[in-house]
Amino acid sequence: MSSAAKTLGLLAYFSITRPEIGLSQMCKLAGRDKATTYRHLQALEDAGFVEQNPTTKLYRLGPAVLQLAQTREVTVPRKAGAEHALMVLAEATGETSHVSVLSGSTIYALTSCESPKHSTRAIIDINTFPLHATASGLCALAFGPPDLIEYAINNLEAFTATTVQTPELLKETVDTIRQSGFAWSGGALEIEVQGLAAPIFDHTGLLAGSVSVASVATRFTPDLQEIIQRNLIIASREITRNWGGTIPDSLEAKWARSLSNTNPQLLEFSK
Amino acid sequence: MSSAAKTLGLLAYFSITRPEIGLSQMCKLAGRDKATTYRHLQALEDAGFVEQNPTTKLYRLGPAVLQLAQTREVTVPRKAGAEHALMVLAEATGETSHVSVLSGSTIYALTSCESPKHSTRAIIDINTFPLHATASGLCALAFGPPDLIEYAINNLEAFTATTVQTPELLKETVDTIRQSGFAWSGGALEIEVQGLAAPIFDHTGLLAGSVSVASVATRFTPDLQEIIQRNLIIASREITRNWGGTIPDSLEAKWARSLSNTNPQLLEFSK
DNA sequence: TGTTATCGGTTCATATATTGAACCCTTATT
DNA sequence: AATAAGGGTTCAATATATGAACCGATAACA
Repeated sequence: MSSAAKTLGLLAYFSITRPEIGLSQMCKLAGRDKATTYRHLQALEDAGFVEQNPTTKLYRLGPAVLQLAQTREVTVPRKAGAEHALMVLAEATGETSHVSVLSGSTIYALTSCESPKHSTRAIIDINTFPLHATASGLCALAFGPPDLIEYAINNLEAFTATTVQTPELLKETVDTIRQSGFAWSGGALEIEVQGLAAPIFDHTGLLAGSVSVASVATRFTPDLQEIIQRNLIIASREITRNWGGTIPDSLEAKWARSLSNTNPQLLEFSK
Repeated sequence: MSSAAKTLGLLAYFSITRPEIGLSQMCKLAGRDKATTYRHLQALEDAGFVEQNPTTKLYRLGPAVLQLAQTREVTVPRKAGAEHALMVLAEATGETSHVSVLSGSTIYALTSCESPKHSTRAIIDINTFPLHATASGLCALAFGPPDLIEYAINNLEAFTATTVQTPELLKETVDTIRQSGFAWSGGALEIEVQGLAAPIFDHTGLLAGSVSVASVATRFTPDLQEIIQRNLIIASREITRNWGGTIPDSLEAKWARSLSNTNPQLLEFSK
């Protein structure tokens, strides 16, 4: 592992629930020596990625990240192009909704929206979504680059008793998703949490990310599932358009087929 | 120089005007070997800080920076606390206004606001402000940590013919600023651009950043200067309050003295 | 008030990770 | 068909990262 990678890795320990970290705590978190960790933090500080709270000596994220984020969002305005659709999706389903982006072999959480409808909500407080254990991840496997599945097979971490554990079952699952046009994942990351996702495409015509809805097992009825699927289609279309892409006709056909047995004209109407 | 520092340094080459950079161009920009640069970019890509445009192979900033920025802004909500005051400042002066933050020995541009009043505007498209050649930088030297001036003296880069070049002149300039409560810099970074700045403080009681107005030489009359100064005071007070700090009484006194010869009651009124 | 533990920061010999010239492969240009 | 330019890779040479031990300050404690 390169020293640069280790240095960059330190940044991932900062979060909203843990916004400031001292040298000793960072050593424990990163599992590395104090001198090493100190030098890494120095490098980050020199570059403006962290700064020290002058009174407590604790480290926190620095101002440089704001500029990078600004540049990124101006260059690739993904977040802004997803927010409206995500709000509508959360509103229509009454469930927490997420948009994630695929970068390399990793699914990054981009933004999320909670619905106030229920007091029990599926809160996913992670930065990256495992490919094999989330609806968003499975969606990327089904509609994303073909080599992604190899990567996933080599990282089949077991989060719960129902997490997919064999390459065969993973491939089977992905095949089912390809046919239905929706990814489903139930209790594979956290027991009780049910996820449904649809792919998002950009101007390259390739998968750029996923939009998903996370619900809780106790209220995940067939009725709710259908509502979620219909609204995922709407959200996926809108975000895909905002990101400069188009939904492949073959996928639209799969969606139509998936929902045709219930109420086909609703689907057409929403197009 | 550590390899981590070199790696992090690559990120600074991305900007709104140069959002995507190929391997070769990055080598030229960074002045380093292709193999080295490639590995650095790989490390950044693994961490999600850059991603490759799949069609052109060009590198651009990745999604990880968005999450860091979100965490930073939740932790230290500087940007949100500056935006309103900045808009008012741009509106009142008819000039482009900036807020910058001091982190370590560097002044980072946080956010800016352009006024539509004039078609010629001072556009400052840089991420970090030189300490000795901008009003914001001089402001930090005058009201920030004492050791900053040593750092500035060792980095007296000459941008124009009028950039301060000697330690003596720099110290003299800083002294003047300390007495007036306002920093002024004319044509030191870019000829034609005139800047005026006031300090911002946070909850630690130390200087946290500067608020500044950039105008163009041709319309920088004494009248405009007074308008800018009055509105800088208002902006500095508001942002300082939002950042959890207070303006030192001694500074308020200096501001009052600086403007007393013209129209003292206006100052009191705006307090 | 003296003792101990914790924390941020520093040093230096050791050894490991970084470096860059040269190389390959593909694509675009002439 | 030859050439140039860009992305990506290899391997010996060596510059750079590492961590045990140490320092000084502060806070907890008896």
